[in-house]
Amino acid sequence: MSLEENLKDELNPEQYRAVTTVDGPILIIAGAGSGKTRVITYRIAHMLEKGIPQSQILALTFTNKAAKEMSERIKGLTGKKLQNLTVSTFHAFGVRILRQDIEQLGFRSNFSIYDETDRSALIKETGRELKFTADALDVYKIGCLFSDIKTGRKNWESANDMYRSLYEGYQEGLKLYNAVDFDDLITLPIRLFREHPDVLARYKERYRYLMVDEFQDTSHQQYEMMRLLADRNVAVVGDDDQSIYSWRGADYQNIINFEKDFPGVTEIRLEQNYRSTGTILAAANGVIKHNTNRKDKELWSGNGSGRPIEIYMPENEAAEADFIAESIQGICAEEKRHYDEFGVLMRANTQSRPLEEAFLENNIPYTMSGGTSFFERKEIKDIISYLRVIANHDDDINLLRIINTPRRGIGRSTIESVNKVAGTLGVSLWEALKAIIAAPEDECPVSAGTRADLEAFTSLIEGNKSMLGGKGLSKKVQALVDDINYFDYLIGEYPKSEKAARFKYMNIESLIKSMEQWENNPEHEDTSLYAYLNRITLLSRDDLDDGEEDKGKVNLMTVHASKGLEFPVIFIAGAEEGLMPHARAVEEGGDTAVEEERRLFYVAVTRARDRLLISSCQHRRRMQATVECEPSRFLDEIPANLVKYHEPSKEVGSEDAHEMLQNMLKNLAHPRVPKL
DNA sequence: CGTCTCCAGGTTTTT
DNA sequence: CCTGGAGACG
Repeated sequence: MSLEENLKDELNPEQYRAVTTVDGPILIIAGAGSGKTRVITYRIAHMLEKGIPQSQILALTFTNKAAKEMSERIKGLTGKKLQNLTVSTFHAFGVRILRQDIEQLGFRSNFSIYDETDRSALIKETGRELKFTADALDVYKIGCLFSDIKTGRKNWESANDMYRSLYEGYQEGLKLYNAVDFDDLITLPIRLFREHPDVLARYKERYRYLMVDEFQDTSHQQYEMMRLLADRNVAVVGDDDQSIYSWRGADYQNIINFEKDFPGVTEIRLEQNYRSTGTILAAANGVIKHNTNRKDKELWSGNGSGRPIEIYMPENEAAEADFIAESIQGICAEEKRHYDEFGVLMRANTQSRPLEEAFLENNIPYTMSGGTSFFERKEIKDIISYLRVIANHDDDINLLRIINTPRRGIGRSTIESVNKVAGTLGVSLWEALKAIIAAPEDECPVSAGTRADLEAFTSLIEGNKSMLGGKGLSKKVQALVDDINYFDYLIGEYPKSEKAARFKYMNIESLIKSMEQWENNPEHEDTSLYAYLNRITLLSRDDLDDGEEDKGKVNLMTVHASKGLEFPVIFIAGAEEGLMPHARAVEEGGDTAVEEERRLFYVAVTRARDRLLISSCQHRRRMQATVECEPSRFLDEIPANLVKYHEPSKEVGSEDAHEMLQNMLKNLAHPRVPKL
């Protein structure tokens, strides 16, 4: 077979060993740009060639994007249909397990999955019932606390005990509404495996070969899930220098645990970088070596040294955006590059606005990945909430969202009385609604008119039952959207801007369009509403469109979202103290946080193949005020001989750069010019 | 009792 | 800018 013959030619010796070591535990430390994805995909292809059945292989990733890319590349490599190969995110895999076996934990298999918005709503709801005061109810913080508790990062001894009852109420709510949150997608399968060894045995029986990508970003829970499933044929691939998710529970100490838990690990290091110029690599190495707690390694490259790294110091974020847009135009013309060869990276989503404006102004097509997830947009959530309630009537949180959206005369006090009934009967709101509707006139807690409104609502939901039975989902959803007059509702909601309303309606149309594509894809056998809902809660916007649309466009994204990607030209926007490293992170996490921020910067730098341009604004709008900014400390960590500094207008040679920077710093420390 | 209007506040990163 | 909440109004 040609693939086998080619392996030795296509791979360096370490890569070859990583690909062909199929039995036993193996730890692959893969530096940035060392051909990690290549190794993983070749490894799976090689296993398939060797006759290992698809169904025995389980590859776990962190993002849907990575999962999708991986299976596509394997498909391309083998030319096979991969119907039985499991390439999935940890969370999606959790959903799969729960869909099968959650009944053993007392949930029903049509459970809803609550995202952050739903979680906040449930916390708020529970808090109100338990009479928490408004200022004790910081739902964002409490949500984080609950997540820490649930995943074992905190316990009640060390945490604020006053939220304990709230947590219990929250958990009861989930159970009553037949819903699970994101953390449950990992912790419930673990519980299932522990409490029901027969279930675990079934999965172990099936999956004989495990592979985990981005291993440095596994949380303890995810590691535990992997450990339970794995026998000995488990390959993990990671790079401690690219661990950037500790705030989400990732702990690259798992690399050390792995060596302990799986005796006889083969360790392979991939340190040859195929991606970047020598200059870019030297810069990356220079930065990352300031971290104390890391496996010592140095990437090297056979590529030429390339152009110096350019650092610009624009006046403010608008100037920065103009500079980036104009540079893109310039480089496109000069070097005959296409727009899709550019990546513009930022620390926070809030930085995107001026950049997007500049791109629009300069007629530069762009795509932005990440950002508020498509499925978190209000209008999308509304429609999805309908679908959720149709699939799972007991989902109170989603029911509350839509019961009066669009307005149908069911206001606060009506909901309060329904809630009361639900409380006394110990049932979900839906059951309470049914009880109220069925109650005899004199025992009914609401007026006859209100009761009619409630009944109209329940029959609307029940009237869409046919959605459950596969076939033609998108058409039915379109009919529902028409039926509830959602467009008119939007027009009414945004009286000042019909454009906004139309934009939102467009989003709904693209939702329905994507639904149609999904159900017409022959690879998707189960096109029921359940299947659809289980899938989409875990998706973000970039998973929606099919890649074709992104051709020829500049890629705007957060550094986090850029992990695993590469672009010939990279811009890093906002390399300032307070943003990189982010002030909030430093505040909360101290030195460890700075190290993580440094890794983040390292990830950003190593995305670049040929050219790297970094900008650091002198001023930036934060909230209402304009504040002075200092250049990021990470810029000083790049060896000075690799860098060419630019002032807003005139260029300077690298000899003068250091002195100039010092002067700038001095000026920033003692500004002579009053703020505008 | 429901709806409308105005006002304040604001998320670093994602499944 | 946009969302969500509080309070006034019909």
